[in-house]
Amino acid sequence: MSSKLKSLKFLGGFVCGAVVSTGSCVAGIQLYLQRNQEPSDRPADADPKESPAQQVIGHYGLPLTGAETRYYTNHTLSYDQVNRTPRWVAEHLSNTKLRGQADRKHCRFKPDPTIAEAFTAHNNDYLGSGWSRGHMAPAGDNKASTQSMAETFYLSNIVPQNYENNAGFWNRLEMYCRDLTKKFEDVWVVSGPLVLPEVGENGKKTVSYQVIGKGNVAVPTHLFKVILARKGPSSDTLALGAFVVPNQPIGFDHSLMEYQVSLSDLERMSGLSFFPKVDPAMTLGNLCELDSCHLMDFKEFTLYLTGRKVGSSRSLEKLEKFMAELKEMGIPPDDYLLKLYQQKKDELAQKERPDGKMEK
DNA sequence: CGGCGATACGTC
DNA sequence: GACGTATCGCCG
Repeated sequence: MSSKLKSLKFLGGFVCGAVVSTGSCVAGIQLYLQRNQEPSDRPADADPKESPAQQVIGHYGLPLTGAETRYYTNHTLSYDQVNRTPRWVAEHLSNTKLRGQADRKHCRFKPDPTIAEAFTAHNNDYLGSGWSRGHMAPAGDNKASTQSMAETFYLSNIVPQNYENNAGFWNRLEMYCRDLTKKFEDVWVVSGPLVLPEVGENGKKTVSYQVIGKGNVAVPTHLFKVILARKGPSSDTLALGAFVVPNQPIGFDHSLMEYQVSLSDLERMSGLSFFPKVDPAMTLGNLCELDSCHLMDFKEFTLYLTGRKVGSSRSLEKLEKFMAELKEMGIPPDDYLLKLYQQKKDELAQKERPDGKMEK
């Protein structure tokens, strides 16, 4: 209640101040006009930005959207100051850039220090909201640099995302993008949130979306990802795929192709023009025809997750537990996992042996 | 890989 | 006591 009073009081003060200053403001504009009217030989078709009238309109500056392109070490984005999320995030992937030791365990989500306090999201907006903090430029694309990985944890790169979607389907989509660097030398990816209209029972189309936290961070109804892949610098063909994915759990019974859309359709939905500098003479092929667009299936994904868990096991007990869980699911370990398991087993055995007993 | 929360610690 | 940070264990 007190905060409401406070804001009303502030509003009243602001309006009052504007009224009393009007007189001097008009005088200022007239002086400005006089100064700029002298060289009146300006051509009629001059750049509107240069015309005296336009200069007056913008005398005290025009509204800023904060939508300008922001450059980080390994990603680039445009921020949405209303939704407190990115509008789009662009990145470039290559085989070499994906190798490295940077570890997300040393990173923390935090407000982007370059975004004004009034417009930034905070961790408290997300915590307890029922939505996870979903990367647009993934941390996993930045193994090569602790700096660039840390920057992906700025909330300017984050949108409220369904937990299962984030850890599941979207995660596998991100893995597919990384996998593309094995077949394509360069891969460009643009990702972002969407709020799409829905048709209600009355037949009317309505845009409706939740906002979370004190900052009213907008929860997107969908996420998009555009992938552009090139075999090499001299290729005359580019592979392009555009996808729109609902911000909800998506299981293994759905394929990536189900969510493919034409680039022009996505451009209409998002209000964005993607890759505007692509030479029109280039051949644009369908990524899902030139490549598989195959995401990991349940077995492949479970094997992968087990590999991650085995690799980070801190005790023989946990190590065995992870392998037992895999067996319980009826998934036999592949050669890679078996090798990793043996390696980890030896390492932990040596560690736990000297005392004959392990820490509790 | 993608996340979460509990706990402990230092700071003002 | 609030807050930012680091570490750990947990889950999909």
